[in-house]
Amino acid sequence: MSEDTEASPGSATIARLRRELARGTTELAVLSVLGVRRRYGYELLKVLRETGEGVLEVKEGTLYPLLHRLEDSGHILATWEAEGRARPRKYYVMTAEGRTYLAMLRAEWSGLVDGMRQLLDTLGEVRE
Amino acid sequence: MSEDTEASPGSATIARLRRELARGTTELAVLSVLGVRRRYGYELLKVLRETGEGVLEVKEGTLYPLLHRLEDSGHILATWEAEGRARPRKYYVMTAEGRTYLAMLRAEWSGLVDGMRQLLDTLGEVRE
DNA sequence: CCCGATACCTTGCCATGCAAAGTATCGGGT
DNA sequence: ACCCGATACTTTGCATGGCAAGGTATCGGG
Repeated sequence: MSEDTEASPGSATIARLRRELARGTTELAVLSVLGVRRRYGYELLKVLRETGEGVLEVKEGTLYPLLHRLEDSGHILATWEAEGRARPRKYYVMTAEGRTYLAMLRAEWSGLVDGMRQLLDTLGEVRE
Repeated sequence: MSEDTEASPGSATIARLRRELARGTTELAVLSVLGVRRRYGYELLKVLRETGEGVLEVKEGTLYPLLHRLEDSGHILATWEAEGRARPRKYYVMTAEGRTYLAMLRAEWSGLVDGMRQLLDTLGEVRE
């Protein structure tokens, strides 16, 4: 866990780099997971961290506000549930609008990926 | 005074969606193009719009500040050139640091793409 | 003479990510 | 008994990039 402090100012520390690249991606990831079945926040946190080879290091400060936004916009629905005597959990399920939105997100994502691949491939050939 | 204002609250207008997803991507695209050979700003604008099936709708207000940032951080170098009597152009070339940085960016990007694919594929199987 | 294309620049707002810090409970180790 | 880490959710405040919008300036056509 020895994380050096990377003093140099211009250094993006990779972290910023990754952050900016992955921007917006979390929303797609969360909705995709919820698309399969309902989950509660903390569970999502773990699922997302374990899947995709840890590329998506979702933070609490990112996930919870995101869930609230998705709820406000009607893409997901929340319900508190207290199973047994454990900490009450807030379960989220997708709405019909959420599924439509997810489909759009997926389309946008694959479009972006394709576009970038074309761009990078074309440049790789260095033709012209 | 047009009162359209897109009343519906949740409507992301696709544009915002695309914007957030593509965040950070522009930097990779720009550096990739400059990695092949030098270009001037306005030229980059056109190249980026024509390549990748127009997925990357780079705006002036995005490109120019980005170029300045990349210059400030030493990833690219700028030189004004007045060919003939035309508008003077600001040409950009990559530096050694820029190439190293580009390699990192490329790695991050493909890592993200792979991770997302795995995540989406896994969910597609709905196993468990 | 006006307009569109070329070519560059800047201000100001918006949205997201997240470090950090807070609340509260449960179970295990010492 | 007590502390600590894990569970579970929340919030404030800063940083950053995208970009609409508005500028400057020149050149060539209609």
